[in-house]
Amino acid sequence: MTLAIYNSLGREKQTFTPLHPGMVGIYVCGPTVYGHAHLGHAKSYVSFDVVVRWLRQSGYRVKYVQNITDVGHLSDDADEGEDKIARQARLEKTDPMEIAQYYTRSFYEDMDRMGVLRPNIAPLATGHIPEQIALVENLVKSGHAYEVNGNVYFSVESFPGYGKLSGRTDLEAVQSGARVGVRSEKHNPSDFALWKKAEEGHLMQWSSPWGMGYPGWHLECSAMSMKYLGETIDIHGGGMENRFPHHECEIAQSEAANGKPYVRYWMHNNMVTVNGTKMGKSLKNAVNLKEIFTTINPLAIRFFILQSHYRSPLDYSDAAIGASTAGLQKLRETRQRLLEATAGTGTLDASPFRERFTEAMDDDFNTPIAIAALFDFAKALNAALDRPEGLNQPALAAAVDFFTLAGIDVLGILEHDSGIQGNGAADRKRLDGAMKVLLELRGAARSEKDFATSDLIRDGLKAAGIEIKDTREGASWSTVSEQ
RNA sequence: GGUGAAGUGGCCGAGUGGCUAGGCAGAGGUCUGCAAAACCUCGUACAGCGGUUCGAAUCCGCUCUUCACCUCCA
Repeated sequence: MTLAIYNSLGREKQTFTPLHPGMVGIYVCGPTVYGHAHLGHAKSYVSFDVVVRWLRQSGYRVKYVQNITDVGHLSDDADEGEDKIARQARLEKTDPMEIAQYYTRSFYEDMDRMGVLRPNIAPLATGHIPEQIALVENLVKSGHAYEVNGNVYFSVESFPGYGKLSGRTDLEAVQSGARVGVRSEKHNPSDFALWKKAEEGHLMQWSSPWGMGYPGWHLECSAMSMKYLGETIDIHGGGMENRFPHHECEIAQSEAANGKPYVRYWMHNNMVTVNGTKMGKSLKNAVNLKEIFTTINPLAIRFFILQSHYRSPLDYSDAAIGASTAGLQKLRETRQRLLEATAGTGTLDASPFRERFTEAMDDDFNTPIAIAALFDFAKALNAALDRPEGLNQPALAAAVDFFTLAGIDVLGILEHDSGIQGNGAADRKRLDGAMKVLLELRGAARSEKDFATSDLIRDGLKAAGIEIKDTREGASWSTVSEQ
């Protein structure tokens, strides 16, 4: 069983072999923190969360670096306009640092709710200005960059590999179709800024060999990945829209500076669309996660995302989310039933399902197929539990193992505690006791065919958010999960 | 104009040269006092037109349509 990853550089599935045996260094472009996270962020970070989880599950020691961009993006075009974070600060009548920190916390809050594990290192762009300046100095010294009026540009001509990731090797063509006007001080229209001179009143600026200024957008990822993961990293991930220019420029900077391959495997996740068009912060159709979470369980969003492949576009609609929520509920209930089952004599072999799950994950993280394997297993499991002989102890244990591996550890769509959330064990114990009494009363009423009373109990509990099911082994109860 | 991706049954969404994707919704059935849940059965879909092939939804060509990137964006 070998892991295959689709490498955007070369556009083919390749067998994964890390640079250092047993260890994987992965860098994923993090968010620019000037607004709340939306569904697009969710797709990207849930996808790479599963990538990291699967690598760990496969036995690798994974070092996962995901930056926070808290400086440097401009709002209008390539070289003009206001820094987005500074603009947001102006709108909210505060300063950039507060904006960046507020939305950083908001970002992690949303990711936490979707079960996205925190990266090992989450470096800030503003915390790595010296490293970025050093990289620029290196590039100037080696002739790959030049300074004009306090701005430093990367000379694309000096790096023959420019365009290998995006396929944009014809610089004339790139230029002629570009929507941005050309800045005359560049030697070549395709050259990109490494360091920018701070205009009058620019809020975030630092001193550098070229005067007061701030780093260009592409610089931070190169500088920080180099610092924490070395000159060559195993996997670099990010959204597809960043292939060009961002990732292309990262390659140019890093490889020109180090003379070594920058990234071994490039992974790009596809976009989320709403009614067929891309959702984005700059467009006004972004679906804010905090808003979604008021009506949809965060893990249902996670499940919805993982039901499609990370390289496929995902179209958001209420109907699709609803279908996913129902599907996830089914898996939850099956697992709950499994946990409550008592040992019988029947058997069920989980290994074929487990193998199918593993094969799917090893095939470029094919979560839709992995989920299908889990559903098929749930069906077989339910059928087995429906039989009078039930399942014996080893079969039950193997089933619990598989649910834990697939549903909790790797996909992260199920939780260890699928019962009452947020309450202490003592509360849970009290509720268990009370429910036991109620179920006994109802059972007594039913045996006397006093269905009015038994239905009164059932309906009343349902209104209170607790559902009773009469199974072969007697009545069971569960809380209705919040939708 | 250039660079890529894609069009699958009511909806979402995998996949592949011949062998069941899966989920949701729907129909019938089993079980049940009823219900819920669960289980069983039921859909013969791959944009259109040509071509290659014993055989294509899967390969090739053309056409149509959609999406993304070439400003910032996960």
